[in-house]
Amino acid sequence: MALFLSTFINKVDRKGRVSVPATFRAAVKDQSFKGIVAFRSYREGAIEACAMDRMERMSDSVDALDLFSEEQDDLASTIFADAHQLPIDGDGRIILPPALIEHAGITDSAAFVGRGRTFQIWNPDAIARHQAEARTRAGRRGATLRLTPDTPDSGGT
Amino acid sequence: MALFLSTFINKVDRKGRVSVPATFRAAVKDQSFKGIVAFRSYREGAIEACAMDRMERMSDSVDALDLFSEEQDDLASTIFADAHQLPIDGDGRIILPPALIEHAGITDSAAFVGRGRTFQIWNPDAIARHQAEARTRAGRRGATLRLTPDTPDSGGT
DNA sequence: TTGACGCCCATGATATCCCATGATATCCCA
DNA sequence: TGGGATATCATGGGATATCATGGGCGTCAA
Repeated sequence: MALFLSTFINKVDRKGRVSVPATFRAAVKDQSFKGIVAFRSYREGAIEACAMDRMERMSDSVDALDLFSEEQDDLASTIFADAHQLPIDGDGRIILPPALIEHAGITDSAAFVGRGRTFQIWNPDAIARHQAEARTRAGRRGATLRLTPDTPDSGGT
Repeated sequence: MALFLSTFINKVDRKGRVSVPATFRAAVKDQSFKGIVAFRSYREGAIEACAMDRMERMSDSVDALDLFSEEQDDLASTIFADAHQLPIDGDGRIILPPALIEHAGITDSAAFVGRGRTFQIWNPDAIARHQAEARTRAGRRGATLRLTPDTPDSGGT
């Protein structure tokens, strides 16, 4: 699957619709579910989003835990119960549910922020502040990244 | 099979009927049994529910335990003996059996809570409390979930 | 007879589909 | 390489379908 890259700011119309950036749409167009899955970020006032295949992988990972255990229960409640399937309409738009709108403090426009295999949706003002802070932190800490081996299937579908 | 995602609160009418959320119905519509299977959660005041294929998988998993062991016996009686097959009517509704209604403390509305390959049905007030606690626990624990390798068949059934 | 249950239809709200428009970006050809 | 033609994209509005929900009526069994 293609990566979600770059940041796009799109308008939210009075019916609550927002255009998903064309490159993001292209990244999900050959999935079983032609849309995105969105849920509230645990750590920030943002909406986390990804394609359905990633949710299926998460489901399989949760299934690998003991059924009915507290850990399995907490993860399932926190992740899947809060996730929203947002179908993309014929014009490439989604409707953000009220719960997500409120969590992210979105009003008349939304920022789509690529994060590789996932992306986030922010209030445009909030993301500007957040990105500046993240850049500062990364720089001060001297953040580094070691690439994992380039196995044939590491890209995933 | 599609995943059960998000949380929906639907009314229970005076005949005891509840609409199953449309996306949940879509997730079971191409099963041999066009309905859901429900049983009492033994850890919580909730109703566990899933599609028939999942019950078959659970049956296989229980079979893998030692025959005639106490554990196998307990699981078999707790899950399978207590399971109800609930057919979905022409308008997408089910009728919750009294035993399940009572166990979950459901009165005039029911919360359908997605959990990936399964879902739960709760009293709306109870699930709100439970989710808040689960979120806190998951956050404190670090809400970590390591994705299992993306094998070709990981999408599973 | 009296509930319980299955099936059918009515309704309001909401979301989906379809079409139109202007702006930007892309392509093609000289 | 430049400039005009074309496609793509984000955005707006109106018509239509879907969904959740309520009620009616017939059937079957206790």
